[in-house]
Amino acid sequence: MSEIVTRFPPSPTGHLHLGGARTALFNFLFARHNRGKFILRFEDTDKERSKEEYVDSIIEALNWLGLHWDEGPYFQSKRLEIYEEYAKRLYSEGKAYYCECSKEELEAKRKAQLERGIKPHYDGTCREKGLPPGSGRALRIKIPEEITEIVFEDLLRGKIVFPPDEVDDFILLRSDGTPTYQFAVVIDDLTMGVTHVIRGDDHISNTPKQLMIYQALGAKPPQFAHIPMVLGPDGARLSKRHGARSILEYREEGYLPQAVLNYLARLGWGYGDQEYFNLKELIEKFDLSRVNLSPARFDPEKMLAFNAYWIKTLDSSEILKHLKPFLKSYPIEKYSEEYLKTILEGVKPRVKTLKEMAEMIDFYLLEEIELDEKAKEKYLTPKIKSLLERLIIDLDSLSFDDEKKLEEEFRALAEESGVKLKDLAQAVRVALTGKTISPPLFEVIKNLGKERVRIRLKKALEFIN
RNA sequence: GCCCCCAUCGUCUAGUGGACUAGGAUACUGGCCUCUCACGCCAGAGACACGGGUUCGAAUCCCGUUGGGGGCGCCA
Repeated sequence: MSEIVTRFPPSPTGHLHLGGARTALFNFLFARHNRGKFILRFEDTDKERSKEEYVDSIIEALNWLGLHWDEGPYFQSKRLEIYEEYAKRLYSEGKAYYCECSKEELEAKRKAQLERGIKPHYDGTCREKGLPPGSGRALRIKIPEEITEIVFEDLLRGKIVFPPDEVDDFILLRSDGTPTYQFAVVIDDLTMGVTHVIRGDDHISNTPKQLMIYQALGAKPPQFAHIPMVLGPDGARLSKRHGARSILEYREEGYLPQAVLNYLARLGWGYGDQEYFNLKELIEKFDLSRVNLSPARFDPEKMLAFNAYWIKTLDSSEILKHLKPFLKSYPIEKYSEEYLKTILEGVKPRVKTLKEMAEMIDFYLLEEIELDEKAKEKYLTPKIKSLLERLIIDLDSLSFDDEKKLEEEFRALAEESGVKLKDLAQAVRVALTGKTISPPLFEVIKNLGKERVRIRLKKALEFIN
Protein backbone atom coordinates (compact mmCIF):
# COMPACT_ATOMS: atom_id res chain seq x y z
CA MET A 1 0.00 0.00 0.00
CA SER A 2 1.34 3.39 -0.94
CA GLU A 3 2.21 6.07 1.57
CA ILE A 4 -0.52 8.13 3.09
CA VAL A 5 -0.24 11.85 2.46
CA THR A 6 -2.32 14.53 4.17
CA ARG A 7 -2.06 18.26 4.09
CA PHE A 8 -3.12 21.35 5.95
CA PRO A 9 -3.88 24.22 3.59
CA PRO A 10 -4.56 27.44 5.48
CA SER A 11 -5.09 30.66 3.63
CA PRO A 12 -2.95 33.37 5.16
CA THR A 13 -5.81 35.79 5.52
CA GLY A 14 -5.94 35.52 9.26
CA HIS A 15 -4.33 33.89 12.25
CA LEU A 16 -4.53 30.20 13.01
CA HIS A 17 -7.62 29.75 15.13
CA LEU A 18 -9.10 26.80 16.99
CA GLY A 19 -11.00 25.38 14.06
CA GLY A 20 -8.01 25.50 11.78
CA ALA A 21 -5.74 24.12 14.44
CA ARG A 22 -8.01 21.16 14.91
CA THR A 23 -8.09 20.45 11.20
CA ALA A 24 -4.32 20.62 11.18
CA LEU A 25 -4.19 18.32 14.19
CA PHE A 26 -6.44 15.68 12.64
CA ASN A 27 -4.44 15.70 9.43
CA PHE A 28 -1.21 15.52 11.36
CA LEU A 29 -2.44 12.69 13.56
CA PHE A 30 -3.80 10.69 10.68
CA ALA A 31 -0.53 11.00 8.79
CA ARG A 32 1.62 10.18 11.79
CA HIS A 33 -0.55 7.31 12.89
CA ASN A 34 -0.17 5.76 9.48
CA ARG A 35 3.48 6.65 9.12
CA GLY A 36 2.58 8.91 6.26
CA LYS A 37 3.45 12.42 5.28
CA PHE A 38 1.95 15.70 6.42
CA ILE A 39 2.22 18.68 4.10
CA LEU A 40 1.82 22.37 4.86
CA ARG A 41 0.59 24.52 2.03
CA PHE A 42 -0.48 28.14 1.98
CA GLU A 43 -3.43 28.94 -0.22
CA ASP A 44 -2.57 32.51 -0.98
CA THR A 45 -4.15 33.07 -4.35
CA ASP A 46 -6.27 35.85 -2.94
CA LYS A 47 -3.76 38.62 -3.35
CA GLU A 48 -5.96 41.18 -1.70
CA ARG A 49 -6.31 39.43 1.60
CA SER A 50 -3.24 37.26 1.95
CA LYS A 51 -0.63 38.69 4.27
CA GLU A 52 2.93 37.74 5.01
CA GLU A 53 2.43 38.29 8.72
CA TYR A 54 -0.28 35.65 8.77
CA VAL A 55 2.03 33.16 7.14
CA ASP A 56 4.49 33.79 9.94
CA SER A 57 1.94 33.61 12.70
CA ILE A 58 0.38 30.41 11.35
CA ILE A 59 3.80 28.80 11.17
CA GLU A 60 4.61 29.95 14.64
CA ALA A 61 1.36 28.60 15.99
CA LEU A 62 1.80 25.21 14.35
CA ASN A 63 5.30 24.94 15.70
CA TRP A 64 4.18 25.94 19.14
CA LEU A 65 1.57 23.21 19.08
CA GLY A 66 4.17 20.75 17.90
CA LEU A 67 2.37 20.02 14.66
CA HIS A 68 5.45 19.69 12.51
CA TRP A 69 5.08 19.14 8.80
CA ASP A 70 7.19 16.89 6.64
CA GLU A 71 6.97 18.84 3.43
CA GLY A 72 6.44 22.47 2.55
CA PRO A 73 5.41 25.03 3.23
CA TYR A 74 4.26 25.40 -0.33
CA PHE A 75 2.79 28.61 -1.62
CA GLN A 76 0.20 28.60 -4.33
CA SER A 77 1.35 32.00 -5.42
CA LYS A 78 4.62 30.41 -6.46
CA ARG A 79 3.02 27.62 -8.41
CA LEU A 80 1.14 29.67 -10.95
CA GLU A 81 2.80 28.04 -13.97
CA ILE A 82 1.61 24.66 -12.84
CA TYR A 83 -2.01 25.76 -12.72
CA GLU A 84 -1.64 27.41 -16.09
CA GLU A 85 -0.28 24.26 -17.58
CA TYR A 86 -3.21 22.20 -16.40
CA ALA A 87 -5.60 24.92 -17.42
CA LYS A 88 -4.19 24.95 -20.91
CA ARG A 89 -4.59 21.27 -21.13
CA LEU A 90 -8.25 21.42 -20.17
CA TYR A 91 -8.81 24.24 -22.62
CA SER A 92 -7.15 22.48 -25.51
CA GLU A 93 -9.09 19.34 -24.79
CA GLY A 94 -12.32 21.28 -24.89
CA LYS A 95 -13.05 20.68 -21.24
CA ALA A 96 -12.87 24.33 -20.38
CA TYR A 97 -13.71 27.53 -22.19
CA TYR A 98 -13.10 31.22 -21.92
CA CYS A 99 -15.77 33.54 -20.71
CA GLU A 100 -16.05 37.27 -21.17
CA CYS A 101 -18.98 37.96 -18.92
CA SER A 102 -18.32 40.80 -16.54
CA LYS A 103 -18.51 40.46 -12.80
CA GLU A 104 -21.34 42.96 -12.73
CA GLU A 105 -23.42 41.04 -15.20
CA LEU A 106 -22.86 37.83 -13.34
CA GLU A 107 -23.70 39.37 -10.04
CA ALA A 108 -26.95 40.75 -11.40
CA LYS A 109 -27.93 37.39 -12.86
CA ARG A 110 -27.11 35.61 -9.64
CA LYS A 111 -29.29 37.97 -7.69
CA ALA A 112 -32.16 37.53 -10.08
CA GLN A 113 -31.91 33.76 -9.86
CA LEU A 114 -31.83 33.83 -6.12
CA GLU A 115 -34.91 35.98 -6.06
CA ARG A 116 -36.74 33.60 -8.32
CA GLY A 117 -35.95 30.91 -5.82
CA ILE A 118 -33.68 28.87 -8.01
CA LYS A 119 -30.15 27.84 -7.41
CA PRO A 120 -27.76 30.47 -8.75
CA HIS A 121 -25.98 29.17 -11.81
CA TYR A 122 -23.82 30.43 -14.58
CA ASP A 123 -26.18 30.57 -17.53
CA GLY A 124 -23.67 29.40 -20.11
CA THR A 125 -23.59 32.61 -22.13
CA CYS A 126 -20.06 31.96 -23.33
CA ARG A 127 -20.14 28.20 -23.26
CA GLU A 128 -20.48 27.77 -26.99
CA LYS A 129 -18.80 30.96 -28.15
CA GLY A 130 -15.46 29.29 -28.71
CA LEU A 131 -13.66 32.30 -27.34
CA PRO A 132 -9.86 32.19 -27.43
CA PRO A 133 -7.84 33.27 -24.39
CA GLY A 134 -7.67 37.01 -24.03
CA SER A 135 -7.36 39.69 -21.46
CA GLY A 136 -10.31 40.05 -19.18
CA ARG A 137 -11.43 36.51 -19.91
CA ALA A 138 -11.81 33.88 -17.27
CA LEU A 139 -11.52 30.17 -17.88
CA ARG A 140 -14.54 28.12 -16.98
CA ILE A 141 -14.89 24.39 -16.73
CA LYS A 142 -17.30 22.85 -19.20
CA ILE A 143 -19.41 20.49 -17.18
CA PRO A 144 -20.45 17.60 -19.43
CA GLU A 145 -24.15 17.58 -20.16
CA GLU A 146 -24.53 13.90 -19.57
CA ILE A 147 -23.79 14.21 -15.86
CA THR A 148 -26.71 12.76 -13.96
CA GLU A 149 -25.54 12.78 -10.42
CA ILE A 150 -22.29 13.32 -8.57
CA VAL A 151 -21.42 10.80 -5.92
CA PHE A 152 -18.54 10.31 -3.63
CA GLU A 153 -17.75 8.12 -0.69
CA ASP A 154 -16.90 10.14 2.37
CA LEU A 155 -14.65 8.22 4.74
CA LEU A 156 -16.76 9.26 7.69
CA ARG A 157 -20.22 9.69 6.29
CA GLY A 158 -20.44 7.14 3.57
CA LYS A 159 -22.05 7.87 0.25
CA ILE A 160 -22.97 11.46 -0.46
CA VAL A 161 -25.01 12.18 -3.56
CA PHE A 162 -25.55 15.49 -5.29
CA PRO A 163 -28.02 16.23 -8.03
CA PRO A 164 -26.40 17.26 -11.31
CA ASP A 165 -27.50 20.88 -11.12
CA GLU A 166 -25.33 21.22 -8.06
CA VAL A 167 -22.44 22.28 -10.23
CA ASP A 168 -22.35 24.86 -12.96
CA ASP A 169 -19.56 25.94 -15.25
CA PHE A 170 -17.54 27.49 -12.49
CA ILE A 171 -14.35 29.46 -12.94
CA LEU A 172 -10.96 27.75 -12.96
CA LEU A 173 -8.75 30.67 -13.84
CA ARG A 174 -9.66 34.23 -13.02
CA SER A 175 -9.39 36.88 -15.69
CA ASP A 176 -6.04 37.85 -14.23
CA GLY A 177 -4.78 34.34 -14.81
CA THR A 178 -4.65 33.23 -11.19
CA PRO A 179 -6.41 30.03 -10.19
CA THR A 180 -9.51 29.96 -8.05
CA TYR A 181 -9.53 27.95 -4.87
CA GLN A 182 -11.39 25.03 -6.44
CA PHE A 183 -8.87 24.66 -9.20
CA ALA A 184 -5.76 25.24 -7.13
CA VAL A 185 -6.66 22.69 -4.43
CA VAL A 186 -7.27 20.01 -6.97
CA ILE A 187 -4.08 20.63 -8.90
CA ASP A 188 -2.10 20.86 -5.69
CA ASP A 189 -3.54 17.76 -4.11
CA LEU A 190 -2.98 15.92 -7.35
CA THR A 191 0.59 17.04 -7.93
CA MET A 192 1.54 16.68 -4.29
CA GLY A 193 0.26 13.16 -4.13
CA VAL A 194 -2.26 13.86 -1.40
CA THR A 195 -4.14 10.66 -0.63
CA HIS A 196 -6.47 11.84 2.12
CA VAL A 197 -8.22 15.15 2.34
CA ILE A 198 -9.38 15.76 5.88
CA ARG A 199 -11.20 19.07 6.12
CA GLY A 200 -14.16 20.81 7.69
CA ASP A 201 -17.59 19.71 6.57
CA ASP A 202 -18.17 23.18 5.22
CA HIS A 203 -16.28 21.80 2.25
CA ILE A 204 -18.74 19.03 1.52
CA SER A 205 -20.58 21.15 -0.99
CA ASN A 206 -17.32 22.06 -2.69
CA THR A 207 -16.46 18.46 -3.26
CA PRO A 208 -18.64 17.87 -6.34
CA LYS A 209 -16.96 20.76 -8.10
CA GLN A 210 -13.57 19.41 -7.31
CA LEU A 211 -14.61 15.97 -8.44
CA MET A 212 -15.59 17.43 -11.80
CA ILE A 213 -12.08 18.80 -12.17
CA TYR A 214 -10.56 15.44 -11.35
CA GLN A 215 -12.86 13.89 -13.88
CA ALA A 216 -11.97 16.39 -16.59
CA LEU A 217 -8.34 15.68 -15.88
CA GLY A 218 -8.92 11.97 -15.97
CA ALA A 219 -7.35 11.74 -12.54
CA LYS A 220 -8.27 9.69 -9.52
CA PRO A 221 -9.49 11.87 -6.67
CA PRO A 222 -8.13 11.43 -3.15
CA GLN A 223 -10.22 10.07 -0.31
CA PHE A 224 -12.29 12.62 1.51
CA ALA A 225 -13.07 12.80 5.20
CA HIS A 226 -15.21 15.74 6.23
CA ILE A 227 -14.92 16.43 9.90
CA PRO A 228 -17.53 18.44 11.78
CA MET A 229 -16.90 22.09 12.33
CA VAL A 230 -16.07 23.74 15.61
CA LEU A 231 -18.76 26.17 16.66
CA GLY A 232 -18.71 28.92 19.23
CA PRO A 233 -20.14 28.33 22.72
CA ASP A 234 -23.45 29.71 21.49
CA GLY A 235 -23.67 27.25 18.64
CA ALA A 236 -23.03 29.86 16.01
CA ARG A 237 -20.10 29.85 13.72
CA LEU A 238 -16.81 30.54 15.43
CA SER A 239 -16.17 34.24 15.33
CA LYS A 240 -13.82 36.78 16.79
CA ARG A 241 -16.02 36.89 19.83
CA HIS A 242 -15.30 33.36 20.94
CA GLY A 243 -12.72 30.95 19.66
CA ALA A 244 -11.66 32.56 16.45
CA ARG A 245 -8.92 34.22 18.36
CA SER A 246 -5.46 33.25 17.35
CA ILE A 247 -3.97 30.14 18.87
CA LEU A 248 -1.07 32.35 19.83
CA GLU A 249 -3.35 34.37 22.04
CA TYR A 250 -3.90 31.30 24.14
CA ARG A 251 -0.17 30.97 24.49
CA GLU A 252 -0.10 34.58 25.67
CA GLU A 253 -2.77 33.82 28.23
CA GLY A 254 -0.79 31.02 29.72
CA TYR A 255 -2.07 27.91 28.03
CA LEU A 256 0.16 24.92 27.45
CA PRO A 257 0.29 23.52 23.93
CA GLN A 258 -0.37 20.10 25.42
CA ALA A 259 -3.64 21.32 26.87
CA VAL A 260 -4.81 23.03 23.71
CA LEU A 261 -3.95 19.97 21.66
CA ASN A 262 -5.63 17.61 24.08
CA TYR A 263 -8.75 19.72 24.20
CA LEU A 264 -8.90 20.10 20.43
CA ALA A 265 -8.46 16.39 19.92
CA ARG A 266 -11.43 15.72 22.17
CA LEU A 267 -13.58 18.06 20.15
CA GLY A 268 -15.18 15.65 17.75
CA TRP A 269 -13.13 12.67 18.67
CA GLY A 270 -13.29 10.26 21.57
CA TYR A 271 -11.49 7.20 22.74
CA GLY A 272 -13.63 5.34 25.22
CA ASP A 273 -13.74 7.13 28.54
CA GLN A 274 -10.22 8.49 28.29
CA GLU A 275 -9.97 12.25 28.54
CA TYR A 276 -6.30 13.04 28.74
CA PHE A 277 -3.85 12.33 25.97
CA ASN A 278 -0.42 13.57 25.14
CA LEU A 279 0.66 13.94 21.53
CA LYS A 280 2.33 10.59 21.42
CA GLU A 281 -0.78 8.88 22.68
CA LEU A 282 -2.94 10.77 20.24
CA ILE A 283 -0.80 9.56 17.39
CA GLU A 284 -1.10 6.02 18.65
CA LYS A 285 -4.81 6.10 19.21
CA PHE A 286 -6.17 8.42 16.59
CA ASP A 287 -8.25 7.02 13.84
CA LEU A 288 -10.91 8.44 11.62
CA SER A 289 -13.54 5.89 12.57
CA ARG A 290 -13.84 7.42 16.02
CA VAL A 291 -14.46 10.91 14.75
CA ASN A 292 -17.88 12.28 15.59
CA LEU A 293 -20.14 13.61 12.89
CA SER A 294 -21.95 16.41 14.65
CA PRO A 295 -20.56 19.87 15.07
CA ALA A 296 -18.85 20.55 18.40
CA ARG A 297 -19.10 23.69 20.45
CA PHE A 298 -16.00 25.25 21.81
CA ASP A 299 -16.18 25.37 25.61
CA PRO A 300 -13.56 27.73 27.05
CA GLU A 301 -14.13 26.41 30.56
CA LYS A 302 -13.31 22.89 29.64
CA MET A 303 -10.19 23.94 27.82
CA LEU A 304 -9.18 25.83 30.96
CA ALA A 305 -9.74 22.70 33.00
CA PHE A 306 -7.53 20.75 30.62
CA ASN A 307 -4.87 23.38 31.02
CA ALA A 308 -5.06 23.09 34.80
CA TYR A 309 -4.75 19.34 34.47
CA TRP A 310 -1.64 19.51 32.33
CA ILE A 311 -0.04 22.14 34.51
CA LYS A 312 -0.33 19.95 37.56
CA THR A 313 0.58 16.79 35.70
CA LEU A 314 3.59 17.72 33.61
CA ASP A 315 7.13 17.70 34.98
CA SER A 316 8.23 20.96 36.48
CA SER A 317 11.05 21.20 34.01
CA GLU A 318 8.56 21.09 31.16
CA ILE A 319 6.33 23.60 32.88
CA LEU A 320 9.27 25.88 33.56
CA LYS A 321 10.18 25.92 29.90
CA HIS A 322 6.77 27.31 29.04
CA LEU A 323 6.58 29.51 32.10
CA LYS A 324 9.77 31.46 31.55
CA PRO A 325 8.29 34.03 29.17
CA PHE A 326 5.88 34.95 31.94
CA LEU A 327 8.70 35.53 34.36
CA LYS A 328 10.21 38.44 32.46
CA SER A 329 9.50 41.00 35.16
CA TYR A 330 11.25 38.98 37.83
CA PRO A 331 15.00 38.67 38.40
CA ILE A 332 15.03 34.96 37.72
CA GLU A 333 18.68 34.95 36.79
CA LYS A 334 19.34 35.06 40.50
CA TYR A 335 17.84 31.64 40.98
CA SER A 336 18.98 28.25 39.89
CA GLU A 337 16.96 26.09 37.57
CA GLU A 338 16.59 23.63 40.43
CA TYR A 339 15.22 26.25 42.75
CA LEU A 340 12.70 27.42 40.18
CA LYS A 341 11.52 23.88 39.64
CA THR A 342 11.19 23.32 43.37
CA ILE A 343 8.97 26.31 43.93
CA LEU A 344 6.68 25.25 41.09
CA GLU A 345 5.69 22.06 42.85
CA GLY A 346 3.49 23.82 45.35
CA VAL A 347 1.73 26.04 42.86
CA LYS A 348 1.07 23.51 40.13
CA PRO A 349 -2.22 22.23 41.56
CA ARG A 350 -3.32 25.74 42.44
CA VAL A 351 -3.42 27.49 39.10
CA LYS A 352 -5.17 27.12 35.80
CA THR A 353 -2.81 29.10 33.60
CA LEU A 354 0.87 29.91 33.44
CA LYS A 355 -0.02 33.52 33.85
CA GLU A 356 -1.64 32.76 37.20
CA MET A 357 1.33 30.67 38.05
CA ALA A 358 3.74 33.52 37.47
CA GLU A 359 1.64 35.72 39.71
CA MET A 360 1.45 33.15 42.43
CA ILE A 361 5.19 32.65 42.72
CA ASP A 362 6.13 36.33 42.70
CA PHE A 363 6.97 36.33 46.41
CA TYR A 364 9.61 33.69 45.82
CA LEU A 365 11.34 35.77 43.19
CA LEU A 366 10.99 39.35 44.31
CA GLU A 367 13.32 40.81 46.88
CA GLU A 368 10.65 43.09 48.25
CA ILE A 369 7.10 41.94 48.37
CA GLU A 370 4.03 44.02 48.60
CA LEU A 371 1.47 43.14 51.23
CA ASP A 372 -2.06 42.92 50.00
CA GLU A 373 -4.11 45.70 51.61
CA LYS A 374 -7.01 43.66 52.85
CA ALA A 375 -4.80 40.77 53.87
CA LYS A 376 -2.58 42.79 56.11
CA GLU A 377 -5.47 44.64 57.72
CA LYS A 378 -7.16 41.39 58.52
CA TYR A 379 -4.30 39.19 59.66
CA LEU A 380 -1.41 41.40 60.76
CA THR A 381 -3.09 42.59 63.93
CA PRO A 382 -1.72 43.65 67.30
CA LYS A 383 -3.13 40.44 68.67
CA ILE A 384 -0.59 38.44 66.73
CA LYS A 385 2.28 40.80 67.38
CA SER A 386 3.92 39.08 70.31
CA LEU A 387 3.71 35.76 68.53
CA LEU A 388 5.57 37.09 65.55
CA GLU A 389 8.20 38.58 67.81
CA ARG A 390 8.60 35.28 69.51
CA LEU A 391 8.90 33.58 66.14
CA ILE A 392 11.71 35.83 65.06
CA ILE A 393 13.60 35.07 68.21
CA ASP A 394 13.06 31.35 67.74
CA LEU A 395 14.01 31.39 64.10
CA ASP A 396 17.44 29.84 64.62
CA SER A 397 15.98 26.82 66.35
CA LEU A 398 13.46 26.03 63.61
CA SER A 399 13.89 23.13 61.21
CA PHE A 400 14.07 24.92 57.91
CA ASP A 401 14.97 21.77 56.04
CA ASP A 402 12.02 19.74 57.11
CA GLU A 403 8.43 20.71 56.42
CA LYS A 404 7.02 18.14 58.80
CA LYS A 405 9.12 19.25 61.75
CA LEU A 406 8.50 22.84 60.90
CA GLU A 407 4.81 22.19 61.16
CA GLU A 408 5.20 20.51 64.53
CA GLU A 409 7.23 23.40 65.78
CA PHE A 410 4.58 25.83 64.65
CA ARG A 411 1.87 23.79 66.25
CA ALA A 412 3.76 23.77 69.51
CA LEU A 413 4.29 27.49 69.34
CA ALA A 414 0.63 28.15 68.63
CA GLU A 415 -0.53 25.90 71.40
CA GLU A 416 1.83 27.44 73.88
CA SER A 417 0.48 30.87 73.07
CA GLY A 418 -3.12 29.79 73.08
CA VAL A 419 -3.58 30.61 69.42
CA LYS A 420 -4.99 28.41 66.73
CA LEU A 421 -2.47 27.24 64.19
CA LYS A 422 -4.90 28.55 61.62
CA ASP A 423 -4.52 32.12 62.83
CA LEU A 424 -0.81 31.95 63.25
CA ALA A 425 -0.45 30.41 59.83
CA GLN A 426 -2.50 33.05 58.10
CA ALA A 427 -0.55 35.86 59.72
CA VAL A 428 2.76 34.32 58.74
CA ARG A 429 1.49 33.55 55.28
CA VAL A 430 0.57 37.18 54.74
CA ALA A 431 3.91 38.29 56.12
CA LEU A 432 5.85 35.98 53.85
CA THR A 433 3.84 35.99 50.66
CA GLY A 434 1.82 39.18 50.94
CA LYS A 435 -1.32 37.19 50.22
CA THR A 436 -3.91 35.07 51.97
CA ILE A 437 -3.59 32.39 49.34
CA SER A 438 -0.35 30.58 48.78
CA PRO A 439 1.26 27.18 48.52
CA PRO A 440 1.42 25.27 51.82
CA LEU A 441 2.98 27.50 54.44
CA PHE A 442 5.74 25.21 55.59
CA GLU A 443 6.80 24.57 52.06
CA VAL A 444 6.94 28.31 51.59
CA ILE A 445 9.06 28.77 54.70
CA LYS A 446 11.41 26.05 53.65
CA ASN A 447 11.81 27.39 50.13
CA LEU A 448 12.18 30.95 51.25
CA GLY A 449 14.95 30.17 53.71
CA LYS A 450 15.67 31.58 57.10
CA GLU A 451 17.03 34.97 56.13
CA ARG A 452 14.21 35.97 53.84
CA VAL A 453 11.72 34.75 56.43
CA ARG A 454 13.40 36.86 59.08
CA ILE A 455 13.35 39.97 56.95
CA ARG A 456 9.72 39.57 55.99
CA LEU A 457 8.56 38.86 59.53
CA LYS A 458 10.29 42.01 60.67
CA LYS A 459 8.63 43.96 57.90
CA ALA A 460 5.29 42.64 59.04
CA LEU A 461 5.99 43.69 62.60
CA GLU A 462 6.88 47.15 61.39
CA PHE A 463 3.50 47.31 59.77
CA ILE A 464 1.71 46.28 62.95
CA ASN A 465 3.56 48.98 64.85
C1' G B 1 -35.36 29.72 -2.18
C1' C B 2 -32.47 25.23 -3.61
C1' C B 3 -28.76 21.53 -2.18
C1' C B 4 -25.78 18.99 1.53
C1' C B 5 -24.48 17.48 6.56
C1' C B 6 -25.85 16.57 11.61
C1' A B 7 -28.97 15.25 16.26
C1' U B 8 -27.11 11.17 23.89
C1' C B 9 -26.80 15.42 30.42
C1' G B 10 -25.65 23.03 29.83
C1' U B 11 -20.98 21.60 27.09
C1' C B 12 -17.41 17.62 25.15
C1' U B 13 -18.31 12.62 24.71
C1' A B 14 -18.89 6.59 25.66
C1' G B 15 -22.43 3.62 23.32
C1' U B 16 -21.91 0.26 16.63
C1' G B 17 -29.77 -4.26 18.25
C1' G B 18 -30.08 -7.40 24.25
C1' A B 19 -24.38 -6.43 29.22
C1' C B 20 -28.36 0.66 29.73
C1' U B 21 -31.39 1.50 36.31
C1' A B 22 -27.69 5.12 29.52
C1' G B 23 -21.06 5.42 31.47
C1' G B 24 -16.96 9.25 31.72
C1' A B 25 -15.22 14.43 31.57
C1' U B 26 -16.30 19.53 32.45
C1' A B 27 -19.38 23.01 34.82
C1' C B 28 -22.88 23.10 39.13
C1' U B 29 -24.48 21.49 44.41
C1' G B 30 -23.36 19.00 49.18
C1' G B 31 -19.68 16.48 52.15
C1' C B 32 -14.62 14.71 53.50
C1' C B 33 -9.39 16.22 53.71
C1' U B 34 -7.01 20.85 55.62
C1' C B 35 -2.26 26.11 57.80
C1' U B 36 -5.01 29.45 53.15
C1' C B 37 -6.49 28.41 48.33
C1' A B 38 -6.38 24.63 45.32
C1' C B 39 -5.63 19.47 44.25
C1' G B 40 -7.71 14.84 45.65
C1' C B 41 -11.72 11.74 47.38
C1' C B 42 -17.11 10.66 48.15
C1' A B 43 -22.11 11.87 46.98
C1' G B 44 -26.05 14.54 44.22
C1' A B 45 -28.67 16.75 40.32
C1' G B 46 -28.57 16.49 34.94
C1' A B 47 -29.49 13.58 28.36
C1' C B 48 -31.06 9.34 24.17
C1' A B 49 -35.40 16.13 20.06
C1' C B 50 -40.43 14.34 18.38
C1' G B 51 -43.65 10.91 15.58
C1' G B 52 -44.09 6.63 12.90
C1' G B 53 -42.19 2.01 11.42
C1' U B 54 -38.55 -2.72 11.29
C1' U B 55 -37.60 -6.39 15.27
C1' C B 56 -39.02 -11.11 20.27
C1' G B 57 -36.10 -6.63 21.63
C1' A B 58 -34.16 -0.25 19.88
C1' A B 59 -30.07 5.46 22.14
C1' U B 60 -28.39 2.02 18.35
C1' C B 61 -31.66 0.25 11.73
C1' C B 62 -35.48 2.86 8.14
C1' C B 63 -38.92 7.03 7.02
C1' G B 64 -40.98 11.69 8.28
C1' U B 65 -41.18 16.18 11.36
C1' U B 66 -38.61 19.64 14.07
C1' G B 67 -34.15 21.85 15.33
C1' G B 68 -28.96 23.16 14.43
C1' G B 69 -24.89 23.78 10.99
C1' G B 70 -22.86 24.41 6.10
C1' G B 71 -22.87 25.56 0.80
C1' C B 72 -24.98 28.01 -3.55
C1' G B 73 -18.42 33.89 -5.62
C1' C B 74 -13.35 35.85 -10.88
C1' C B 75 -13.25 34.17 -1.22
C1' A B 76 -10.86 30.14 0.74
